[in-house]
Amino acid sequence: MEMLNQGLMEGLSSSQIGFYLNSTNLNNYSPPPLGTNHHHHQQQQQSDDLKPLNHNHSNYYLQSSFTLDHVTSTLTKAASREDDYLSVNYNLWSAAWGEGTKGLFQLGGSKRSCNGEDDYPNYVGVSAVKMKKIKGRRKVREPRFCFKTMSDVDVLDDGYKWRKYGQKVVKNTLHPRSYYRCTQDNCRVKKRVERLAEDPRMVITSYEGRHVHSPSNDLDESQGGTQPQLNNFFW
DNA sequence: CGGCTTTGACCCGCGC
DNA sequence: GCGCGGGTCAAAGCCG
Repeated sequence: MEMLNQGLMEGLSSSQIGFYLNSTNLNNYSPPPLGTNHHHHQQQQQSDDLKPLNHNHSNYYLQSSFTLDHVTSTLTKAASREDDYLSVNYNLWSAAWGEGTKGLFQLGGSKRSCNGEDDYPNYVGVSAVKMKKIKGRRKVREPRFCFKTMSDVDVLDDGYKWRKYGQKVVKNTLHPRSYYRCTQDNCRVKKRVERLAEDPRMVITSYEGRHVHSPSNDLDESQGGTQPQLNNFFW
């Protein structure tokens, strides 16, 4: 559980991370309590983690301390719900503030506002879950989300093993985009890594799909006949 | 030799 | 229909 935070959130403490969500078109989304399906996790808060910040603007924020897998599992559910019920595109942005940082970050669309002193110190943002409905047909799309991290390394350690299967230059960008697939057979999760054009210090990591297994840490604890932990890390 | 990356080709959806 | 942009394939290369 710790390695993720090491890889993704340098400068942030692993458990004390606050999020501020601003969803652009996420009008009717009422996220499930984060503690719902987390049997293994002890003492989750029930519904205080994610609640509307502003009903009119459909902003959501996550408060109190939680780890990234809380956020990502929530985003996964959100993505599924959007695909199943609403079928609208939406952007879901969030950002984290590190310790010692006063202001909240707020991301909406392309413009960014921040009432903190300086821009993203120890920035970690979760952003843009876009589910597209395919032409009338109710096609089940794999849940997707991505997040930004300020990082020197492109490929962040998320506990899973990936094999690169492609690289593309994206238009109007200096940096290429890399395509990865989960190496576990029967697992079709894909991952894209690229650098933000406007700010190459930021790495954008996108995930698509749901792992059917636990992270392939050597000697993980998932033995004992339990089902794969879907709320682990990202999926 | 096995697993992974590299890299041009191929493919496909979309806008004009 | 055509071309462009982006996603994937797969052969070849790299490395332990």
